[in-house]
Amino acid sequence: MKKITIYDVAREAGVSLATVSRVINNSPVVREKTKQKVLAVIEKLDFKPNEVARGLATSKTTTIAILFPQSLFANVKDMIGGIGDTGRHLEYNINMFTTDDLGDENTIKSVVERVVKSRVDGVILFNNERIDKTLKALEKYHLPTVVIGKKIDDEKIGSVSIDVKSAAKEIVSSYLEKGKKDILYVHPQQNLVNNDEIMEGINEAYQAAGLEFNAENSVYCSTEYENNYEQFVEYFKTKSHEVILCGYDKDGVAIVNALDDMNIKVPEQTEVVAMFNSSYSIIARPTLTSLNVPVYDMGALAVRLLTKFLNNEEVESNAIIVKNLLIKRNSTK
Amino acid sequence: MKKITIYDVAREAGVSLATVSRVINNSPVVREKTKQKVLAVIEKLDFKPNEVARGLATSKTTTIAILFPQSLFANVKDMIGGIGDTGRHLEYNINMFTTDDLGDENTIKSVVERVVKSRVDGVILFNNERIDKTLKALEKYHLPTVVIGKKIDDEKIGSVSIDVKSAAKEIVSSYLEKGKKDILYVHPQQNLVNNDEIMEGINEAYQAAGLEFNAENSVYCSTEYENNYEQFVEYFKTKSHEVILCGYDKDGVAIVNALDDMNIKVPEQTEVVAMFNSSYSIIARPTLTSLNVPVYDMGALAVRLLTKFLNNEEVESNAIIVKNLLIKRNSTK
DNA sequence: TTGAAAGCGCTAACAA
DNA sequence: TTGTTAGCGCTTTCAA
Repeated sequence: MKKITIYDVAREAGVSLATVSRVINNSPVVREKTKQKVLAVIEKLDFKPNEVARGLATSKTTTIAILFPQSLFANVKDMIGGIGDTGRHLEYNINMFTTDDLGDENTIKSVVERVVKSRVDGVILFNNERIDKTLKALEKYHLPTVVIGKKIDDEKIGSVSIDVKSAAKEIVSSYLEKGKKDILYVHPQQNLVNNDEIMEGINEAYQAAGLEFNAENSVYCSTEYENNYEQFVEYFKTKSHEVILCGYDKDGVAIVNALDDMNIKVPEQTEVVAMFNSSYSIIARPTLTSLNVPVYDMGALAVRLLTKFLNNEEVESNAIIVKNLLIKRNSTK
Repeated sequence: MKKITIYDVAREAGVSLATVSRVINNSPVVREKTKQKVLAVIEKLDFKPNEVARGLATSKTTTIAILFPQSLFANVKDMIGGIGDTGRHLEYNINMFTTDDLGDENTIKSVVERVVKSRVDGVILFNNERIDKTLKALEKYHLPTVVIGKKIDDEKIGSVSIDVKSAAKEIVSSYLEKGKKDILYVHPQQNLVNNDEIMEGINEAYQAAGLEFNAENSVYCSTEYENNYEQFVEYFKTKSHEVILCGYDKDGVAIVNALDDMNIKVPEQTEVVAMFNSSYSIIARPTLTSLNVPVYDMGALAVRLLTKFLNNEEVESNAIIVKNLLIKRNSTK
């Protein structure tokens, strides 16, 4: 089957290819009658303009890349809904680039290389441990960039993030006020909610109360539920806390399940506050009090911001902070 | 910043652009010394070949599209790991096309249109209620196609699926043999495990035992945990079953949680068997006996099969059936 | 309002 | 082993 090109349409419609080009690009100059004639031929021949050729001619691909390490996918997925919808509505294609998790610098270099070769118009990154290196590797190609999950202070780079520092500070402060000072923080493996900022918030809350956060009250966990569950069953054999704050609600499920097995009552003996408020929070027994993060919106906003960069539209701020909200459920009093 | 092109490299290296082209395409004919000289210049100028131009020249984009309705994302995500990794290793880009969930035929037409315009080399579809319409809309463009989640009997279309019919038949038969005849089947909203095939398997198992499956013992559920949970709490007020089989383990969690609230003991009074064996199965209390589906592999195999089509490599079969395995946990005796 | 023609950055005969 | 040249299918001046 021969592919229909703009020439075929031009010949069939008895006009020049420039006119066909104008029609498919909605140019206002073409006479209505000509336009209808051309459109009829396009319909008849089922002509689909070749975006590759257009891309070469215009130096634009109307494609944006999303870029993340494979291991982050479980968290990134929540944003993809918003990215997909918004991309579609604004008529951008979405190109997914993932990096291996072996994760030496080489993979960053190679994925950046693939992104550059593909000539996408812009890129969306997700915060992770190697975000700075990735930004650095991308820098010289002057690709419009938006980062999700971390506030970036650079007028050339956009970002969509949550003020987890304030959120963490508020949560911790409210417990300190109630006299609950033994708070454990469980670091998530992923970094879409920025770990460092959470730690800052916790520290500030303690300082504001004239106390100091005990570094031992901060533990790390893995991305695997099973590992975490076992880790916490072991942990609770010897330790207990009044309050546990965790960065990702899937980890929170491991925590409440482990607490249950150790016969520590939630929320009576230990209160658990999670973040992210995904479906894991409502599946858990008891259901988890959880910081809601508007994941869909973050994806949508990132695409919107990026396309504003691409169209040189004015932006109010290139560091968007989205609202979060603590949703109380049964894992806290 | 001016973009470096193949001309710049050619001039700087003192060769023709054809030679540069040969070098970047690893042509064996170019003399080693020339090759090194060119590579040095490429490195020096940080030249990244424009894939758009190459795509236009070769009529190939080395890009494959993945195509699914937004609502299916929660299920598709499990396959994307394998797709991303395999695509990267085989040097294909992955373009993600989603359809709106409003879902009239128009959205199928428009997404197919976007796929065709983008000139991807091939497409991977995920089984859903409108898969047949989508395949039909795609047909005339002769795009190499692989479907995940449903066996397709068409020599032009590849597929990667699970034999859920046999799996369901086996599970149900084993309960019937034990004298447990009151089995409820909960239809998942998603169709990656093919609902129709599961029903066939169930019916065959009953027939083989000289019985008939009661159509009332088949209920539907939604994609939302909360809806399902409420639906089953209500359901179990008046009904109970010896065994519940459900198509997706997230729904299984809603079921065991609802059973727990209604004081129906699992597995003593009711046994629950789920499918998909995602992390929801191990998070549930009790943990769910679940049919493991090799989701990562399905994604990987789909890409591999598709690239074989693209390279005219020989394929053993274009309808790949992957193995499944029932993993016993605490929701069954 | 339309057409002619150059150009986007490559690949792939074909010739040398 | 290398170079010349004609496309690939569009967009976009410029001229008419």
